[in-house]
Order: sequence, then C-alpha cells, then structure tokens
Amino acid sequence: MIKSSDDFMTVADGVDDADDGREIARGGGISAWRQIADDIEADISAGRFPAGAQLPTEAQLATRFAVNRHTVRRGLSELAVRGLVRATQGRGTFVEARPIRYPIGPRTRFSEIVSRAGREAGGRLLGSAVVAADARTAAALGVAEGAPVIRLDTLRSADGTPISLGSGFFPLPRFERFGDAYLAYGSITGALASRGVDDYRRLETRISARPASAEEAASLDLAPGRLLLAVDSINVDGDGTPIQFTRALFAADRTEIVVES
Amino acid sequence: MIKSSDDFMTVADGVDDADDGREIARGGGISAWRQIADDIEADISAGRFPAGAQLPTEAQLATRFAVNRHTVRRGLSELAVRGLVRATQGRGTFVEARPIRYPIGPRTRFSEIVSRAGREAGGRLLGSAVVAADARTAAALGVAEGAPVIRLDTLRSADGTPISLGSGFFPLPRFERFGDAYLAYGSITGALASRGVDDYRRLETRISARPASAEEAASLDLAPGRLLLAVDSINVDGDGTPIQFTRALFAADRTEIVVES
DNA sequence: CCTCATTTGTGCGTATGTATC
DNA sequence: TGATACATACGCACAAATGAG
Repeated sequence: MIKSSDDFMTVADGVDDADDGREIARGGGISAWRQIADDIEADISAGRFPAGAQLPTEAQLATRFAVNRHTVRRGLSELAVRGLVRATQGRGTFVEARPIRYPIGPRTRFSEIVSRAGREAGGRLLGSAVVAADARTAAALGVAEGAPVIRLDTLRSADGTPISLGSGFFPLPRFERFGDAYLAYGSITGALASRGVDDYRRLETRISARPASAEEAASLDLAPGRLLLAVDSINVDGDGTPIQFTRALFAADRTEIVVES
Repeated sequence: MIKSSDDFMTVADGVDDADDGREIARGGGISAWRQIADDIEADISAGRFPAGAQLPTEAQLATRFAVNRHTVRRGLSELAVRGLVRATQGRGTFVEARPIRYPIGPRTRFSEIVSRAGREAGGRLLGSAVVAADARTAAALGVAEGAPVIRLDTLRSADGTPISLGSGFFPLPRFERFGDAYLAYGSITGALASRGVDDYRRLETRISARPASAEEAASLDLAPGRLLLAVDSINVDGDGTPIQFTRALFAADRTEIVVES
C-alpha cells in the first residue's frame, strides 16, 4: 500500500503499531466508515477510551483499520454528531463527557436543579441591552411589537461545563436596569425577588432541536454542528402577568429535559 | 478544467448551464462548502426551491459552483442535518417540508393535537408483544423488574408523513390483549376507555435529542442520521396509578414540542 | 425479468491550508 | 520556527439504488 503524505509515519513509530490492526469487512454490506465508528464507539463504551482521553490521530487510526484517512474521518464525524467525541484542529480528537439531567418543570429554578443533580451551579452574564421586541417576544410578554425590552444573555454551567446559553427578555418599565440586579444577586430568581417578584412559574415551554451555529458552539464549548435542544419558555408572576421570555439552548448530549406535570 | 467521469455532461446539456455560475469566494476565510450550503439555503428560504422540489444533481451543482462534487456533498450534508433537504440514492436530493407543532401537556391526546394543527391524524400498529419490563419501564409502571408487560409499537403520522415512532408499555394483568383493543378502537385513548380508563394524564415527560438509527430513520421515512427528539413519558389514570410508559421518537425537523404547564 | 442510464454513496490518493504546541 | 494534527478540496473510480424502457 502506498501511503499518502498525511499517513506517512516514521520508522520508529511504525514498529510498535503492528499490533492491533482491526478487521474491517470489505464488501459485506456495511460501509467501512460505519464499522470504524461502531468499533471506536465500543472502545469508548467499554472504557478503553475514557472520557477526556485523546484518541489516536486520524492517520494512526487509518493505518490501524487499513483504510484511507478520509474513511476514518467519516466515521469520527458520525461519533462527533452523536456527541461521543470532539475534534479540535491542531490538537486531536477527544472523548466527550457523559450527559447529565436537566429537569424543567413549573417550579424549575436553575440553582435548585444543578444542586439536585449534585453539581455546582454557575451562571455568567454575557451581556445586557435594551432592544426592540420582535413579534415572538412581544406576544410572549404581552407588549407591543417594537416596544423596548431588556435582553439578558447568560451562560449557565455545571462543574465548569457550559450547559445552556440563554437569552432572557423582560418588559421594560418594570425591570429597569435588570442586568445590574442580576449581577448583584447572582441569579435570575434573586434579581426578580429584588423587583418584588417572589414567585413565578413557567407558563409554556416549546422544545425543538437543531445543530449549533459556530457562535453558539463556541459559547457552549461544543464542536460546531453539535445537537442543541432549543427551549423557548414564558414565565409569569403570581398574578399571571408575563415577566420573562427566555430562549435557552442546551447541549443535547449533556442534557435531558424533564417535564413534570 | 478537466471534468471527472462523474461530472461529464453531454454537449446538449452543456449549452444551457452556462447561465448561473454562482460565485464562490476562495481563500476568503469561509469554506467553499459553507458558502454553497448558505447559497442553497437562501434559495430554499426565498422559495426558489419550493418544498418537495428536486434540487439539481450534485454533478450539476458542482459545475454551477465550479467545485468538486465532494465539496457540494459536504454542503448538502449540512443542509440535510438541519432538515432542509434530503438525499435519496438513485433518485436525487429534495427540499423537505416545514415543521409542524406537537404540543405535549397534561391532557395530551395525539388525535386532538394533529386535528388542532389542521392535519389528519393517523396511527398504525407496527406490532405488539408481551415482554419483560426493564428497569426503566418497571420503575415507571410501578411493577417488579422482569415482570411481564404488554409492548405496543406504533407509528403516528399526519397527512401521510410519519411524525412519531412510539413504544408503549402497559402493565399486564390489567391490559391483557391490549393490542387487539388498539386495533379495534384505532387509538390508545379508545383502547384505554374500553379497559375502563376514561381519563388519564401525563405524569412526567423526559426529552432528549439524538440522531436516528438506520431502522428508526426507515420507519420515520427520514434520512439516516437525522435529528430525533426522544420523549419518554409516564401516563397515570384518575387514581394516579401508572397505566402507560411511552418512548416516542419525533423527527426533530418536522416537530416542535409544546409543554403547557 | 432484465437492461441501462441516472444519481447518490463510498473509498482511495493527493495536495494544501490552518490551528496548536 | 518547526512538527503535529485536523480541515478543506480536487480528481478518479466504482458500488448501489432508482426508474425508465
């Protein structure tokens, strides 16, 4: 076999990888890239590649499976879409961590949830601004389209791992300078309490799924194109007045949403 | 430019595709496949490729954009993951239909939902069997692990389009021969009523997202690897007794789940 | 039923770009 | 700066599914 320039390995490296050349059944109805993906997935499931571990390089895998590097890449991309591994240019391909649960219910508070999951809560304000309400936001908050609302972008994480990227919209006369309140109290719940909202509940939640854009992936520390759960929700206060419209993006492979009726 | 065998076109075809060679900015920081994906997406959004329409073949797109067919395929695969298009071997690549809503709430009934969305309800029993309850099912139904339960596999569709692929588990002394009841009444709700359950509600719903397996994709008439919303739910009767544990898979790009609290 | 052209799917080899260390 | 490793792109070839005939 003639090696491509990419697959070239030094003689020193060559001597100790003659060991485990995995068998790929050619022409058996199952494509080579799928067999490779399944094989690597089995290694991950069995713990032979623990979470955080670096996989062999694409070139090494290509020689082990006796296929072209493109074929390895096709298999790895499958595992990447499913959130099992993640490739970073110039560094390598690494095994991703396992998902945690993220319950959403009528009384959901983020800080409660992460503590319930036995993890450490974390929320960071990315920015805050006064913007004009678009149609969806206006309808949710019961204000006129184009009316000014406060927008708060937050990144929520658990154990240092980003979990959700959220944009919250709050009606304006009531929640003036709400970004400062959030910074002062460290949580949406606390900031709302400082504005006299000591109870709120979720009125409606819409859930869809889509791949992450490049920016979203960067914020959530995901590889671009990974699956997101998009959760749009409306919170109302004790009187049923809408106080918050939120669009939250969850890394689908780190999250399971629980709805308790 | 030397054409590959794949890209070869007859002279007759060649004369009328000299028109719209789209511009791809090379070396401008944005990869060619992404520009192609964006360009085709814009065409779809603008209605230049309406839903159901067949896209030009990969070879034609390759000549139009003056790139290799692989580069076109990379762009198309991006659109396919996002549910905008779907490729079928031997036929071509087609624009997919837009999503519908699928509300989930305490009083969710499938037939109500699709009629509310102005579509026609449809449910088909794929099979039914008595199986041993696994840990998750046993916990949900409040039976011992390994206890016999009835399993019902159903495919639900709207307007002929498959929407969800579901497995329902029912505790056994109570729902003996439940498959026959489903066939007789044509719906879960009707079959439950025939067993004396005239009211039931959803206790808990768990939502996650993942790509479809080959079989799931086939059942749902999806291209393999497309996004699924996986919804696990527990239904209880008026007394709060669990009567049904369901795992439903929705095509994420045809569905938006609405939770009403 | 078979054949054949069309179209997407898979795989190889090569080359070069780009980020990381 | 150089070496490493993933990302992009071209060209070629053949497999496999579809549909027309």
